[in-house]
Amino acid sequence: MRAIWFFEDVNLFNILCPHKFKRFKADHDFCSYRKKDYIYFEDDASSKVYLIEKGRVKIGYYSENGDEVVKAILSMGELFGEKAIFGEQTRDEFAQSIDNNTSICPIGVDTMHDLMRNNQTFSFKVYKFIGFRFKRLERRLQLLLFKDTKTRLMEFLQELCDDYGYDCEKTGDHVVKHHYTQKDIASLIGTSRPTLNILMNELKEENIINFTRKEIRMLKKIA
Amino acid sequence: MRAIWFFEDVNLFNILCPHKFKRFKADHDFCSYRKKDYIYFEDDASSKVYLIEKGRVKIGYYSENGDEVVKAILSMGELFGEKAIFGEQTRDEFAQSIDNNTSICPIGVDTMHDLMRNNQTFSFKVYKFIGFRFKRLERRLQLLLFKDTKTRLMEFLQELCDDYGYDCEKTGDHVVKHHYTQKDIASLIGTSRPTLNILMNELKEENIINFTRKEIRMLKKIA
DNA sequence: TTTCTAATGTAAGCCAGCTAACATTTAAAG
DNA sequence: CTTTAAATGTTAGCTGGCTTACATTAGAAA
Repeated sequence: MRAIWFFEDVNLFNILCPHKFKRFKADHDFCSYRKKDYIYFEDDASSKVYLIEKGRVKIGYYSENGDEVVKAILSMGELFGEKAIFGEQTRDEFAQSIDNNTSICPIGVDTMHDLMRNNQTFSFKVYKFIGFRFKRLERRLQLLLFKDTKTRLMEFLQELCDDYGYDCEKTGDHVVKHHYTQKDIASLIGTSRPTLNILMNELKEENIINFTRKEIRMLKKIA
Repeated sequence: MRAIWFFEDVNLFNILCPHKFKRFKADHDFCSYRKKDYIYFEDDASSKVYLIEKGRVKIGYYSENGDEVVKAILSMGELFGEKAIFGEQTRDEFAQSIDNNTSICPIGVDTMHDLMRNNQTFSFKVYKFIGFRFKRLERRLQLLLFKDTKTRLMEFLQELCDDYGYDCEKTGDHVVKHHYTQKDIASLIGTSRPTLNILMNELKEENIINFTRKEIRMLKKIA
């Protein structure tokens, strides 16, 4: 089950990009990025939102001591830079392509606001999208407040699988191919990399998951 | 400096409530609540947003082991229940009056959506408000991820003062009268109550703050 | 005013998870 | 194919902050 909610419920990409809006079509265009190209930096003006047509985009920022902190790695059909809609002046994060053939559809905030005002269906989908991001943030906060590291890791893996995973036909395992390093995951769930590594290998020992650098498997329980 | 951003920038109350909208005025009304009355519970339908005309409202939820967890205590001019705008179906929190004469202006989501569609100024203010809540949530998450408990406490106190505090004329101290217990504050910043208490008293020892149950003072440094 | 409950103050003992440091493996790039 | 940097694996030792338990105090209610 590919449970990316965008596809189920609020596929902004399909609405925005197949030129459904005549007015929008005129200046509608895709941008291409190669690996490591930045779509925007911290402190850039927040004047657009972006839809990923193809490829992957890393969203992150730099901590006080200069470490890169990954907030998310997004792929086809996903939207980012949405804080621009909400009156953000400058970016508080960067967005960087991590594939060599990333294609992105930029939409100016003004356009976005026009679309939202003139099309109720569209605005509701945007609202729903925002609600979703909001709830996810709240959930992450609550995990951090009340759950221990191992629980947080399990939740993270589950969510990753639900959002991007597929069922392996041979084994029935839930599998995700991803681009997160253990360092990324550690900072996302609020732990240190060594601790994360130990927990990952514990879960492997316990036959709950299996993993390589690129792939995580939630094992089907035969019990 | 009363830095409640609502007053500076996005005073939704003044826009919504003094009947600026004829269409809205017709079914516009206030609701009264006494101490401990609930405005809504968890699992209620999310069909309205609420503006506080007078009094204070506690927003919170119950943790798995049944403890009450306070998310915020809001007062005059502030808005809550805003997730209804974003397609939330049922509440994931409760809202409870903590004063005996709380007056609240409820606004149906449909009304809200209409207003947003038909009035650009209004919709921009709502957007900005949401952006603000979003950023605050992100900031809280980052503090939790990267800062130790004492730093988080300092940030919390600073924010509380900035939002609700005033300058004491006699001493130049920054003062807040508030309704949070130490237990509330502890769970807001992600620590245990005993730890919080010790830190508060440390800060007092260090002449950084002074406090009673109802009031916190950020002391003016004479150094 | 007195009573009583919730909030605050304090201490002892423990441990999850941190830091620091190093070894090993993978896969990207030449 | 070889080189090399980045990612992953692993250990030892330490500590911030937790839990539990109890004492004290403030302020709401009677």
